[in-house]
Amino acid sequence: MKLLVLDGNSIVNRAFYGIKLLTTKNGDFTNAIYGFLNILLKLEEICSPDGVAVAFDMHAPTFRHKMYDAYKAGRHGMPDELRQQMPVLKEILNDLGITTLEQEGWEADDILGTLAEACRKNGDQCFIATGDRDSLQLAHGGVKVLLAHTKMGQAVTDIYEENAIMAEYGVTPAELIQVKALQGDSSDNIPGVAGVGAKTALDLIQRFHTIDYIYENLDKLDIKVGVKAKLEKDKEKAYLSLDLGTIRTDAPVDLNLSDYKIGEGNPQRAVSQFVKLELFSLIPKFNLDPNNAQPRQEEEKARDLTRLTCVDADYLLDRLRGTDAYFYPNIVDGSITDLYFSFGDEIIVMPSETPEYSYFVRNFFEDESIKKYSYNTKELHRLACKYGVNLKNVCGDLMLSAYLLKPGDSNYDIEHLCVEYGVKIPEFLNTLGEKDMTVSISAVVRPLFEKLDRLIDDADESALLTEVELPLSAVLAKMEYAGFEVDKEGIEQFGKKLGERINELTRSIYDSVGYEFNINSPKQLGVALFEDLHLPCKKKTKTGYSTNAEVLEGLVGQHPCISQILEYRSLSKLKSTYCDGLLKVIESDGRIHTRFNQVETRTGRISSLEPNLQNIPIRTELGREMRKFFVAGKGKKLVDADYSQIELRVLSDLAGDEVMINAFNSGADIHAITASQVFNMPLEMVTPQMRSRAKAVNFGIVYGIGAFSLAKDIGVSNKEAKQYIDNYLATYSGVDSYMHRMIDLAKDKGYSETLFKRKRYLPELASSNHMLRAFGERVARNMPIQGTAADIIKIAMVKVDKRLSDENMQAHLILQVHDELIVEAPDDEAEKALKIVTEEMENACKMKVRLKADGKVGNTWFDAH
DNA sequence: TGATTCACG
DNA sequence: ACGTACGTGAATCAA
Repeated sequence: MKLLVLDGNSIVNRAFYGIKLLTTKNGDFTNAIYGFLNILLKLEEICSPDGVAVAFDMHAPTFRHKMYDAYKAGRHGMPDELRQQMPVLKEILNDLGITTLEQEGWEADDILGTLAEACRKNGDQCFIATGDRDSLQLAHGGVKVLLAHTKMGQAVTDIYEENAIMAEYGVTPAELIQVKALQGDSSDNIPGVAGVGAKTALDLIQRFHTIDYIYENLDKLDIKVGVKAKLEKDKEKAYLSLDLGTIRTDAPVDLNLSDYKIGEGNPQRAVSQFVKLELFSLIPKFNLDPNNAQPRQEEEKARDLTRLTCVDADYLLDRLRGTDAYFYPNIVDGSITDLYFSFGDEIIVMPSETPEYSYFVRNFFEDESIKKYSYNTKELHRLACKYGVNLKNVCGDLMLSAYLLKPGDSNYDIEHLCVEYGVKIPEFLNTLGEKDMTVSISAVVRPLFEKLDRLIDDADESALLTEVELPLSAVLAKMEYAGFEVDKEGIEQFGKKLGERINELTRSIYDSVGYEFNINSPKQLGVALFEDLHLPCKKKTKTGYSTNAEVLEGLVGQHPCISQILEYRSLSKLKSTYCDGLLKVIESDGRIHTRFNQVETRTGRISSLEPNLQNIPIRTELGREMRKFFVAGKGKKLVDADYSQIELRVLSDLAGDEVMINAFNSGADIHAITASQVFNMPLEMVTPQMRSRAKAVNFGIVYGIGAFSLAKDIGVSNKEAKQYIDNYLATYSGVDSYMHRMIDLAKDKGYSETLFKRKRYLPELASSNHMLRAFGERVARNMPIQGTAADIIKIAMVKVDKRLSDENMQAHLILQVHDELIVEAPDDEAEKALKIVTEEMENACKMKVRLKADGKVGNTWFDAH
């Protein structure tokens, strides 16, 4: 028998502090669990045990005060981020069939000692895994200690057996504790003998072996007079220390070692846990089956699938007419293929290869008598665009519901949803008698809806779902399908021009630095600037010197290469990301079809990817040139409208701050008014500098500002920045009290929410970590503002889309950039479209301030914005 | 894969 | 004592 026993608390601490804080997208911490299980796997590999036990302390150590890393770092108790992970880790261990041990009033190492002793007596082998050197005293006979520690930043495990300890210390493992009793250990609250240090203690025990022997023969022994006196004086402390430091071997634990063999556990639950914690890599490492996430009842037999390969489309349509259709669209390589309809136990497939597919899609999608409940409806709407039909009467989308319920999650796969919401995935067979996951998933669509709908209702988010997100998915699909026309030759020429200038810059940078290196490598650049050119380094990153634009700007003038590098940076960004990047994604129709992600951001904004059209340059003159290549199609115009100060307007409404509301309603320049109010002077006296500072404060307030960052941003002293903020909050006292209310509310409810009830959960607010909690508080202030603004423009998009189609216009939305909408319209519709867009944006919802949108018509994005 | 940098609102 | 404004996506380097 070979037994592996882990000191759970010690190892979990190693794991926690050794790995940076990992969380699921939802905010649950997982780093200690992840680290612990990886260490466990490694230990099993090292010693291939027949049985494993993990011992935990029952309470925070008190009497015999073990010091873990956390205490040594001056912190008290176990940090919350770790504490939360402990019960989950224990559950997972049990699910993996591994025995965990804890005993009221006993510490983990006593349990270790007891099991080690039992093994030794039986002649069995025992491996003790811990990070605590005290356990070395247990190495004896067949007992070996696997000591985890950190050597030069690397986690290493050393194996200690009796002989190795003798060789290293010159005493037996058991004698180590005698040494410590004399020497003491302040971090463990072991007093020892005052004035006796490591050297003396080791020497004494090497020669005389035990404290007992030393005290019994103190007179006769060859010990220096001074040391003798000290021993004499602290005799009581020496024995107390011996008692404190001795690991006990009589803990009340199961000594039948075969009981520690790894059991069956509950593999389904283990998989579910790993999925929930997003620790996917651990699933294969523990030889688990990833498809086995759900507890399956043994008696439940796999059901036969009614798979209609020769589908009679009319038959299926007949069955669907006038009903609620629950179906799942299988997506392969980003586009929809087969449709799986669930009728209770029966699943009917509409395969994409059948000739009737297109006939079916047209008739099914357009049939308003069928309520559609599905998954990822934006893709369905895009399919409809492809077939030139409308997908009508969409009543539910699992992905959107799941997003509203947990906007922080990274994965809304149906399998994940099943685990998350406790829905069992039944097993289905396809016509070949094989298990077919896609079919099983489609069977689960309806039960998931039943769960999610209820939760959406509880969260009061039904209106947001059905009046905003669901209709929006159709709008986004049409926008993706439409795409944005670009001037390919224009981009190519621009890129070429940039390339030439980049080459020039590269050469002169090499010249002025004195050698060639990779300017794109922050590491090499850092060495060049701060070591070879000896420029002063003010800021560092985790990995080395910081070389960002802010740092470089501080060095301008100190060396000719600096401004060249800055120019190089901005040009190569323009070329690689915007010229080369965009050229790669122009499709055969000469247009760029971005994809909008409706379920990504925690605040409710949409994001744009492949390519991202929401970050096309505008702030610099050269970058803005890019926008000249985003053009209207032939015979068309671009209509561009953007909200003026939407976030500040939202803030004034949410806070109900009369002063700010009046400022907006006066119609004047808000930053200037802010400046005059905060600096207490007439509007005409406000200088451009004052306005710009007020503007920075306005922005900062929305983000949950601190004086430090404001000071850095506008280049004033910390004290002055604080004064600005104080003045601001005194002027807009409604904003001040609103911000406090938001934090209290979020702490109370555990989430913050927008005007339209969109929620974001903030576990950070309960963290014991200062930084994390402060972050949570900033988010609690920012999310309702950014989120409400996001809700409003979404509503505007739905309304704009509806108006344009109700008026039978060709004009259609093609892009959204958070507070800006772009419509492509035939020349003769442009002015009308402009009116519609600005009108619908301004009237998207009723607020205490008027929403203002400014718009323009042009041939390119550059002109229209 | 993570870190750094930088483009946008 | 701590580190320092919210929300994204893409390119690049280094391990």
